[in-house]
Amino acid sequence: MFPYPSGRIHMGHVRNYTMGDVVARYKSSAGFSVLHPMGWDAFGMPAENAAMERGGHPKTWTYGNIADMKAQMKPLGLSIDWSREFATCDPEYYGQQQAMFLDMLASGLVYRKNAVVNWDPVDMTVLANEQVIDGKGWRSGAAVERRELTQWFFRISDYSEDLLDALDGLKDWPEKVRLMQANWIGKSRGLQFAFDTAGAPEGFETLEVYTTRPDTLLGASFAAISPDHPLARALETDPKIAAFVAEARKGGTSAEEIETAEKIGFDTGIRVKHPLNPTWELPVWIANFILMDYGTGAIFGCPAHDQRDFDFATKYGLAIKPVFIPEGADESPLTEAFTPLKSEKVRYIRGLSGDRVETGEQAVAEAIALAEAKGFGQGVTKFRLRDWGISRQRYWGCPIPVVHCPDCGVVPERKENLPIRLPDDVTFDVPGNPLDRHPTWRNTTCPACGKPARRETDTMDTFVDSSWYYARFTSPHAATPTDPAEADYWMNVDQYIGGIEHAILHLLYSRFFARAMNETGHLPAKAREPFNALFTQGMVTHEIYKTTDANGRPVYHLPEDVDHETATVKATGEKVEIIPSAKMSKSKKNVVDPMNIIAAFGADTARWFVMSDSPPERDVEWTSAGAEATAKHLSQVWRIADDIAAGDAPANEAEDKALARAGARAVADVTAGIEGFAFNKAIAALFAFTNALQKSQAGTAAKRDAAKILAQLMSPMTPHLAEEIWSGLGGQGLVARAPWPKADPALLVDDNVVLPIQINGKRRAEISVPKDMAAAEVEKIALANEDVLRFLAGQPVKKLIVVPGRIVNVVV
RNA sequence: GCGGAUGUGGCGGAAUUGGUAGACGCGCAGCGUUGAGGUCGCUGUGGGGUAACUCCCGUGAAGGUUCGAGUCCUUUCAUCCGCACCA
Repeated sequence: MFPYPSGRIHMGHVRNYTMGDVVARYKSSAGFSVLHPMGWDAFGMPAENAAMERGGHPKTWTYGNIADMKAQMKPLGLSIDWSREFATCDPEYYGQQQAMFLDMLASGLVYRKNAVVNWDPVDMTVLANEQVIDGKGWRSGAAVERRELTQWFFRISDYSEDLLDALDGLKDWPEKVRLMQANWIGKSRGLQFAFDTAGAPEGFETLEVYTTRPDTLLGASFAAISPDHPLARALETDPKIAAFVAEARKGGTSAEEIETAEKIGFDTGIRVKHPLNPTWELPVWIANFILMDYGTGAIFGCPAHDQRDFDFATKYGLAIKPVFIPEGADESPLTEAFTPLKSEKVRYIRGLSGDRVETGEQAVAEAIALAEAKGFGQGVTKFRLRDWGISRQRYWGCPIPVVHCPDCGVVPERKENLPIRLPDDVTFDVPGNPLDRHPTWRNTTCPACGKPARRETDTMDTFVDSSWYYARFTSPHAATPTDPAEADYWMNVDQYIGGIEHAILHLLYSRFFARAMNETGHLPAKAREPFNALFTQGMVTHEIYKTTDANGRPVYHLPEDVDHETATVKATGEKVEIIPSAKMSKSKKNVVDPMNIIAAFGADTARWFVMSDSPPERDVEWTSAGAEATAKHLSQVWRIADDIAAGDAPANEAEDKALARAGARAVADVTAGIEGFAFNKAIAALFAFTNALQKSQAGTAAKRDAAKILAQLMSPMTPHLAEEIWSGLGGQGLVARAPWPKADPALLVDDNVVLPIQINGKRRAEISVPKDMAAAEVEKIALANEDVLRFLAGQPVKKLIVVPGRIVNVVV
């Protein structure tokens, strides 16, 4: 586990860590060596924000938070190996990260290029996407601009094909995560070709465009380039174009913002010649919705079959000519773009191969073949995945270990100088990167020529920190990034548990990093794909209690401040509006502090509750009623065990056997539940077993055995209670060390099964038959059944379906 | 805008993956225990109908495939999450 040290644990943590702990304890009982560590993803903006808002140093804030959170985790009873604990802001850790950066630089996995950032012109600082709200800086309120900076990049896009293909091998990853990653990598087959231009500045005689829909080439009505396209730059000498480009660069860099912003364009006056008909000229526009990072930063617009192009063409009065129409329809004016799936058959009326009905896929392949035959373009495979920009203009991160020398240029630091430590004497009273304005830190000497030089003042994206921590856990204090023998012994991660929010970025970056670490000698080849099994857990949610103040603004109330019987605020008696459950968040005050739950009910109640009811991949709703019910159940278990410990009932053969069967069933169901990450089902099985035990008339000896099995089966979820019960019943040693129970298969099978009998698909009767009775025999009994005869009322049976051990269906 | 998911009683959810819909828990109701309340124990609890009966309806909505659909297919509605500088 590798949380961000915010300072307080919340129910989401409790649920996440309990899941990990249940698996760790179960696997350990089942005889495995388990590495179950905890560390801290400790760099990042919140520490700097805290320093800006409340003073103090990010380091003090972060290590203080780590100590607080650790203290809150301890009472949860997690079986964590704290000897492996580390934080990414420990120089020992980030120094090794710098060493890897240098190895990756030497292997050509790192390079520099320009990239666009959110720039706040008032605070003179780079903003994260989350700091851009409605296109404005969150502190200054100034309109944000897109601006270019030289930044460091990892060549993750070189691995696009590998990262995509290897997804197929990740059998124990959720299908949806693999699909999301595949879409993110975004492999596409398309046509790249060059338009000949007319009226363009020197050096722009052609304009390269990339399209995944070359079949719509005859529906082209314009060409468009990104405001960041070199041609747009070249045209900025025209003040009107410069003004437009400045306008188009307004707003943030996030895909959502770019794609939902109002589409604006500017006709450059330049024309391009259609590759299939040089006399047909298309205007070249600069448009704000074209991304420089994808394809060539230039497109041809086919408004009939792309909604963005359609909106753009409608706004600027450009032609909208359909290339294909639905099969069996006639051409008619479009009110929106017609964009069927490429696998769907449509009728091409302006296709490159004449009038015919075919799928988009076929037409695209033909178009590429045609372009290649005519020599104006070639088929190209492109990926949506961009290289990973890691430069951050911030203090609280891992310094990038390079030096800028006036003579030698960009020079890597020497490994013996690592770690390049962050200076402690920094202030946050002025915007911008404290490293950049530090009086001395950036002054150094060039590792190559020894002359004065200056340090890189950018730090690394915190995603870098979290891309290899799992490897570091195998040897947390090694003098190299990893210890090969330890990495080889422990890797891969058998079970990774995280939130679905990590489905794409973190997990993709980690997969890339493991490959890069393998290539630089820090991980064995088997760990190139580092996580064997992935589980994405849901959130913990809670109802929201809202009132409205005199100005009509919402006021939120903590659950403990609300009287739930009357739905009023305890202090004022005001009626609250109850808003359905949502993710627990401080701003909505729908939070339950795990510390309060532990104080009121104990850690086992918190652990049991977050594992019960909801399947772990789904959200779980925290309710006070549920927490109380859990506490009641656990004390009932305690009472039952206590009674049994004091009992002396004689053996009762039938009852003893029935209880043993219930125990075997519970062992099988709980084991299957934990193995299958269905903790809610494991808990349901434990409820059922507890009820059976409570009602059982078995002798004390049999009950004692059953209660010990109950303690063992509960121990991964409620370790404290389980130990108490175990020792009260005379169990040897710790229940945590006892080997996991096995179910006797003979006790799991019932001799008789109840078969429902359907008549025309509706259940009308049931019969009890021996488990392996032959189908012909079952048929006879079924057809002789009174209820069946009554319903058949003499009608002839048309068909009889017998599914052995399941169901009988009589069709009349 | 693009991508991913979810939808079953009053509530959280289960359904061996196409074979008895509602396991288990909460809540609610009745009874018992108690001076009373709580705890605890027992019983009941999808909706409708009926004196009663496996009588009818029912898994967001509409259609379809099948002996049989919560599960598969098509269309549709609603809600939630991610979108590359939050972690």
